[in-house]
Amino acid sequence: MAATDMEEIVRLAKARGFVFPSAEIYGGFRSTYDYGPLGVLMLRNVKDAWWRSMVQLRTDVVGLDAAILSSPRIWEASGHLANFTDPLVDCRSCKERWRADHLEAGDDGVVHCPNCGSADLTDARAFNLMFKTFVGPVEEDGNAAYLRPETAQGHFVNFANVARTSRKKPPFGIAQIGKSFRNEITPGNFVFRTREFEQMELEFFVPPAEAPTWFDYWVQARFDWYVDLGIPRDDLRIRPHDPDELSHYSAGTSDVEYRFPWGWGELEGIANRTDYDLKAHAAASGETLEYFDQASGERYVPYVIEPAAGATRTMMAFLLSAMTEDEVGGEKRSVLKLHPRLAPYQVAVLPLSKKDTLAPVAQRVLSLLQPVCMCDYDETQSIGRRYRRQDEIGTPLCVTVDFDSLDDHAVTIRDRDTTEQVRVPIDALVGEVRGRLGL
RNA sequence: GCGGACGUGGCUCAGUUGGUAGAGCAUCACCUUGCCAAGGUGAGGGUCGCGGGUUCGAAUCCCGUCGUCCGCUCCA
Repeated sequence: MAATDMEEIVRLAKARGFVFPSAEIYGGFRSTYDYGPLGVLMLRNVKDAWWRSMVQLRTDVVGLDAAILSSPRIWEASGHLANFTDPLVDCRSCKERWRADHLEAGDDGVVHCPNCGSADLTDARAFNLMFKTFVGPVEEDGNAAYLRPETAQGHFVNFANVARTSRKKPPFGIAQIGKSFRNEITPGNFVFRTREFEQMELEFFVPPAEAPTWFDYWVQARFDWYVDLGIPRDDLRIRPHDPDELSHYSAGTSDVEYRFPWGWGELEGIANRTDYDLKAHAAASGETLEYFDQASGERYVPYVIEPAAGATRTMMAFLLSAMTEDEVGGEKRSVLKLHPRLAPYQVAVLPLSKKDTLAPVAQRVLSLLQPVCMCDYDETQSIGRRYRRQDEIGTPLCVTVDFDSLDDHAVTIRDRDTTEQVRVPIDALVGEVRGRLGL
């Protein structure tokens, strides 16, 4: 793990079409990235893997896709308009910048720079991290709107609608994947912190007394998810927040952190948001946001356990963990050892020769596999070079059609991790591929 | 936003005291009957981040701007 890993991943991302800096032909646009042909596949796979574990494999979670453009009343009620700001001061002497709310006055009653001790500080300037825009043709405050800085408020304002229509009872959750926007003062570290980013958030509503138990459950479940998809346990840790770093809505937060090349960084935060949000929206809207338990006759506002993950930085962590180099026959090769569920392509179909005689068979093999998984097709240059290309982008399996295939109706499956090859009848190919991918 | 370094074809770089851009790799085409990249021949691709200034003339000098990297801050 070194800075070179970071350079290497940025290079790979751009060279192979995972991630491009946005607006490159205009000199770039800071903090925005575009996901290319391979990146969009992998990012989708990350989100699908999350959705699968959160929604598909459970009966106590349902999905939601709420609007990005949202009413200011939501953010007034949630506290983001008031609290989602960082008041900052600059030291005119040593040029360091500090959060005003982290500085304390000294014995003389004056605030000094913690670095150089100077009292020559600028006034605190508030940065609201929300992007503001206007709905309709006229820019006036009466029609202000905000791009959501988190998807979560969509879960809360739809709580009653979802609970009624899905007939779910606490403990139950609402899952949502989507873009959020924060006007970060300093984006950076590639796609780790960008102003436009994608979140995967679960809001899990529970009886208040069960909140601590569910909090522990979700911290462990989320940690395991990353491990199951290939991140080494040693490169992950759970870090509970100190009380003084908690968000305005949180009664307790633990982060799942990954060992990035520059140090530990957050992939996901699991927060106990208590009944803060539902109560805030109930008070602001005048709606009742409670659950009435018929069995016990109790009426209560559920507590919320929120595992909130960043999709794009999670994709980056998977890429970093997957990058390896090994040797075959004394030749170095770089291999992206991605979990089959995350790899952009699961299979590459490679006719040994570009000769016309192989094309019909290769096409038939391709059309057998395309309904099963994402397939690449490549008939240019030497077979060895094509294997290396697929290794570099993490394709788990290559299926090679050769001249023997014309007679024995079989093809060769070559494994990314072992480079071993096995001969498989075309009739049995789909089953064999499914089995090997474990999908 | 502040301080420091940087910005030449997709990538890595060369470009002499300012005279109007080169190489390797990559890509594409054809050849190679070929199973773990870097054989042969040929081709495409750069108004030197962008804008302005100095100059007869700038990739080379000056200013601005955009972007990248490092530090301050960040909490998906």
